[in-house]
Amino acid sequence: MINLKKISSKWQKKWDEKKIFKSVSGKNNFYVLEMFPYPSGSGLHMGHLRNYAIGDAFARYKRMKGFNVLYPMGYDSFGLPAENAAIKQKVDPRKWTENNIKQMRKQQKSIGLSYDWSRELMTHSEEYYKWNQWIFLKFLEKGIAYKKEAPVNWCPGCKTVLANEQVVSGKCWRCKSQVENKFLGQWFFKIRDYAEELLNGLDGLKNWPEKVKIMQKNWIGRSEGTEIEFKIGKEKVAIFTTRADTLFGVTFMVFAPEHPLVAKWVKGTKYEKEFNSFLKEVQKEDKFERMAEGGEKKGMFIGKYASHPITGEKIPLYVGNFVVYEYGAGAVMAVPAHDQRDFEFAKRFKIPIKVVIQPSSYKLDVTTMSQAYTKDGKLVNSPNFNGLGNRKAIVEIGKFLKQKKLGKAVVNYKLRDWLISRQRYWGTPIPIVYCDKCGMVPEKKLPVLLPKDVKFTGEGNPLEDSKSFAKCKCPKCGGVGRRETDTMDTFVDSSWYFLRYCSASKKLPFESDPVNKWMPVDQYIGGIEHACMHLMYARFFTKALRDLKMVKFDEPFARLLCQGMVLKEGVKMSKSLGNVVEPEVIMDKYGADTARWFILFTALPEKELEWCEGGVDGCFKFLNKICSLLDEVEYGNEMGSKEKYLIGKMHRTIEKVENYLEKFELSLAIGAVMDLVKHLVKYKKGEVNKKVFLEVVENLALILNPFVPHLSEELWSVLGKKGFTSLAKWPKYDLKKIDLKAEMAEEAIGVVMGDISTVLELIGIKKPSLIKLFVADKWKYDFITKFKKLLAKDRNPGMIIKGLMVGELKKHGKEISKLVPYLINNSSKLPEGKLDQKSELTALEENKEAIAEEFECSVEIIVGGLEEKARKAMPGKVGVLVE
RNA sequence: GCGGACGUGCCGGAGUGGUCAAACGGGAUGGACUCAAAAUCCAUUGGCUUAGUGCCUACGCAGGUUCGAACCCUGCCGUCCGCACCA
Repeated sequence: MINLKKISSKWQKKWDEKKIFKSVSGKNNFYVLEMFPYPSGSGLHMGHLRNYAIGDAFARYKRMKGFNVLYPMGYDSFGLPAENAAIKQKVDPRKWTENNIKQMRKQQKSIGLSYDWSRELMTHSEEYYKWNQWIFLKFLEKGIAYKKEAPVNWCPGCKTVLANEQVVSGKCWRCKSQVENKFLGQWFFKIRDYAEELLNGLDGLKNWPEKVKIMQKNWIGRSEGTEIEFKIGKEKVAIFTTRADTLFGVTFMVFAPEHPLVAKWVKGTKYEKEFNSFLKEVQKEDKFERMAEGGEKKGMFIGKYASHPITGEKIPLYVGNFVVYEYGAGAVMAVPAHDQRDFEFAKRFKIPIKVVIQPSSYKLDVTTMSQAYTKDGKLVNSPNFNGLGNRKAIVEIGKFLKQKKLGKAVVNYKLRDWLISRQRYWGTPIPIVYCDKCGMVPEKKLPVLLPKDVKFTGEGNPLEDSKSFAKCKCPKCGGVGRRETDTMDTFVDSSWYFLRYCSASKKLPFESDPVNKWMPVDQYIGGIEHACMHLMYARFFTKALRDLKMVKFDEPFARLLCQGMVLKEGVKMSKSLGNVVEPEVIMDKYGADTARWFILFTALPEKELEWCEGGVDGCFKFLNKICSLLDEVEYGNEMGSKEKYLIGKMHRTIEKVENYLEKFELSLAIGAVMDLVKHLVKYKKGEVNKKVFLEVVENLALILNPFVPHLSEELWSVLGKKGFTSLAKWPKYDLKKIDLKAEMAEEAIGVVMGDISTVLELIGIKKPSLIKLFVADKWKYDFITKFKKLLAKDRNPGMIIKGLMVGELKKHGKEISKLVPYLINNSSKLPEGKLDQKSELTALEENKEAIAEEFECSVEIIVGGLEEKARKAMPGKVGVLVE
């Protein structure tokens, strides 16, 4: 009896000693990667365990399949929690982080994951973040990185700015504080320049979940429209609209309060005071409330007018809380009759409403309208365009504007540039020096190290107070310089770490050659929460690095799997809810294999996993059955149908497990293994054919490796085998070794297709006592539904039921099965012309005698159906059988 | 508002046109073993039942397509998730 709990550390040690998972680039490269973890203080949680169990199973399977697998692990170790710990617990963030990593690594090792630990990386190490800085400077050179004053999301909890992607429902994605608006000088990456490519690239990602692609698509938010120039005094403002057809309905314009032109215009006017308090109010308003649809429309007139580009009419200018500064021009032309927001705004400020689109079924009346009309219709009140369908009008008006040089067709994106500066300590310093003489100078001497003379007070950025850091020499003139104190968003670190695993160069972030050999990642696994963050950034980085000629591919991750959450009683396991089950507790109680087995078996990887202690216990019991498989066996040499059946079962199981693994249906793969074990246990109860039994157990040991590697190795060694199953070849299945007759005898039902002679040959029956011919009859289809029951009835030895599903075949336009040609060849009494169900039935009836004579048995004709499914299960075979 | 996913037995969950009263697992009940329990094994686990290779009702609800639907289509209800005043 194998002791499940005791074998884990034994094999982990052996794997470690022999360094069997060290990967070297060669032929058949295959890169399996899980999203690397943040080393938090609470260590590994169930989500991690699930993530790694899935990835490891796949990596192990691919390795056994003969692939040269790269399967590394590392730590995303820069980030706020470390700094917060430093503030709260007065610990050095580096120490705190490194302790956590130590802890986490230990936990990971105890699961028996087959990582190549020699490639481990930590993003907070100098040799890693040096290259963040190096890439930053390359981006700066290329114009991908830039600094600008911008309204930003400020998280008062984290005391730093956030990227758009990190604001969830108006709150900080990490600490859930309400995000505030601020206007600050910040560093950005021009991800927007790649918007079109990021969008189009999604189509090529055939093996990504649709859901993630849709989320990214929505996030990029491409929309086609028209840019229209409005003259405002001496200025020209080109606004963006998707509804150029409503141009003649414009009765006012609304600017975002942050728009710099607005401040300029109101300066020194009677509107200045009111505007300033309005701006303050809007900025204080929390972003989510401000943006939410149906939110209160606030605004004010700013005493300026624009002139309509075509009619020259005077158009009053307003500022409004609903206009987003960063999108389009930060200003809109307002058409209250045909836009709900504009309508509400116009009602509130008593601005005229002008209908320019009329629906066909009724007539819009400004005095009675209670909401904007946003559907299709024909243009009215639009000189030269009246009567035109509005969709056509968009094109026509666009053409007209272009001709007059007043506008053009443009494409707009919701995606904003990626704000990467963070006003915090525990991140990669941005390698820039400000000098009064030279301005902004890149620091070429890398790395710019994080200083140690800092205090964590929780107030402000510690880097600003560091004497050794903030003050420095200008790299250009040698004069006094000021160092940039912003650090980089940690998502910069994770945007290229998968490249560094391929080649941890000392001269470059990575060497192109090995990277091009391993990349793209063949299988990436992680949570869906990164759909619009990490996964978008990494795609952007890859494209940017490609443009820097550092890599030769466009997409970093060929195939993506987003694993589902781990739930307890229907809700996500989380500390705040107190429903956390610690992986370590489970590992201690049952051992690593049980934990892995349970987590892989209970739900398909993409689905949510409901944690249930009873289920874990069940898995433990089941694995123990495997453990005692080799105990007290009574060996003999019998070679009957049971033995043949078992061999067949084994081949079928290997085939199934392989197919399921390829499709990532791990729970079904385990189900198939369990089925085999069940048969083995059953078989073992009688006298056992040693050769057959051991062959099956050997193969079982091999196919267990991806799921329960320790048990797999142990079983292998108990069998007296040499080497590791982890390095062994995946067994080859051979469906020819399946003895159909034995299978039918053991399972009572099998499925065979062919003409009658073929069927007889396949099942090894020379003289059947009865042949039943199945015909689906349109006029007697109630029989069809009882097909299964008929089957169950006819379990008499030597009897064949041949099925034929006429309706199905007819639908697919196929010829009417092999049975009919057989009959045609053997009958002179067949009807002329086309065969339909009815004539087939007649034909069968007429040929009943002939068949009976040929096979020397009685023949019955049954009206019933036949399963397409059966054909799928055993391609090229259909029919049915019996004991 | 827009977009997406899902709704199957006591529970977790397979199945996505015909071997379906529904894989696999958990739980429950009965039985075997035992002084007893754990473990293990066997049986039962939609209803009715003259117990039969029997009948009826079931895969959120209501329709439709089909010889045939848990599976395809339409509408509705419910749950969950993502985006959200994007002009």
